[in-house]
Amino acid sequence: MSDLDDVIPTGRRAVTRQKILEAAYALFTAQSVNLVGVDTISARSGVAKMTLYHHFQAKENLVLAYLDLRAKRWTVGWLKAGVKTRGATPRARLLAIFDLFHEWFEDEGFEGCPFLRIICESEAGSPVHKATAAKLGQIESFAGQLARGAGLPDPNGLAAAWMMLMEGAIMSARAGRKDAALKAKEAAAVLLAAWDRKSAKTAAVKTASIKRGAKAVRKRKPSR
Amino acid sequence: MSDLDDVIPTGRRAVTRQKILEAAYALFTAQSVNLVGVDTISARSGVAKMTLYHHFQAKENLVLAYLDLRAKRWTVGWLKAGVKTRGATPRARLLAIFDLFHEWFEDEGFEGCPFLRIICESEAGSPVHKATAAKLGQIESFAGQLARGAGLPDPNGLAAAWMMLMEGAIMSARAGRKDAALKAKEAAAVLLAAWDRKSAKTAAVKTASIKRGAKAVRKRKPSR
DNA sequence: CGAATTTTATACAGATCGGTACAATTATTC
DNA sequence: GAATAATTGTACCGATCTGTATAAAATTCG
Repeated sequence: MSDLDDVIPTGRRAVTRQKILEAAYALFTAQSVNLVGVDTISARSGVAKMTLYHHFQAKENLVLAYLDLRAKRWTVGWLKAGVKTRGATPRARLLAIFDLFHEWFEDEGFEGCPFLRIICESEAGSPVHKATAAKLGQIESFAGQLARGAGLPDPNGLAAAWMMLMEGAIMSARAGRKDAALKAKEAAAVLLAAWDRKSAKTAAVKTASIKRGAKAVRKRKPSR
Repeated sequence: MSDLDDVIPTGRRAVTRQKILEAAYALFTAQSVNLVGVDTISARSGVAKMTLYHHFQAKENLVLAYLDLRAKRWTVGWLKAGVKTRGATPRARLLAIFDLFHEWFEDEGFEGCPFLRIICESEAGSPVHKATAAKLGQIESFAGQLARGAGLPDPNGLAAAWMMLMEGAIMSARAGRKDAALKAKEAAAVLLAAWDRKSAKTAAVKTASIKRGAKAVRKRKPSR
């Protein structure tokens, strides 16, 4: 037994920790992080509350561990893997994201995206907020890889747009639109077909014109 | 004095009610509805808590009143009005939405969109959730009017896509992307230019193919 | 077996939440 | 000025929250 025996967690301590994390995963995925109490996690996991605080010193650490697990299971194990089996080319895989979303939204247990929920309800500069933003960035990077693999111009720009369509589809679905993924895929298909006729230079010019226009017309600060 | 004298609120009661609502507006706009307590609203408004409960029997009613006021001020007084002054044609106005968003996101007090926050954190079938979804639908209808005014095909489809880009831009900005509105406008411009070459029939065909594809490849239910 | 580690139950601290009881005070209105 | 309506302060209820103190019980392992 070397000093690295904890890399493969088979001990009692690791099992207990996993039970806590599994309960937190189910609860945090279904409900708001702020609405799930530590006592609920303790009860659901069958692990005493004291033990829970022995493993995670504060609830925040449990949330951070949840974010890692969610990214591993959802982003990698579900989104990336699912897209790979549904599309042969990077282009097809970009569009297949919305097929996966459609099934996700139709799931009876769909309660929106935990990442977006946490982005909404956590304080702007907090560790949880930063960690969640990083998980979202990981998803956008994935879209960027596909765009680059498809040989598209300005792949980062397309990834940003794709990300917004994904986020918007999730929010619309959460707001009750059952066809959000279908509508998003339609728009995504149109956007993708047109993106080829877009050069990186065009993007820069457009950005500049936006900035000039915004500054020129500004009159007064409205109510936000 | 007729029995309709309360349509123009000048009485003491109406003034008090407005003070409460103004405090709630500022607080609910800046922070989460669940994190703002009734005591805080009472303190900020300078109105006793008992009086607050005389006007609004429960906090939920105050939230519902806030949603109406927010829609009146933000959707109508800021978004619709701002877009009108910045664009002469419906097409220009559609794109001008993202210019407004850019200024919004740059505002120091930007804390995301209250509508989206409430959609995230309220229960799916609750009155607050439904009312908020209706306010979002109002915004989408506005985009649909512009699309129809621009003579675009499938204006409702474009409105849905536009709404998702708007929602996604807000979420991305909240997650830290300062250029979210610029990236959204780039994508929106590309999408808009390509939307002309899209017929309503194409949309129906694409939707059907999505449904077939999703059902055919389905293997197992993943972790949501 | 015996010792170290881990988990357990209970009870509680301190804070915040939405909502209410009560009695007194203030302002309006005829 | 008197009757009515509206607002006030304070204290409280019961429930919830994160986190802890304590000491016993269960498990692992040399």
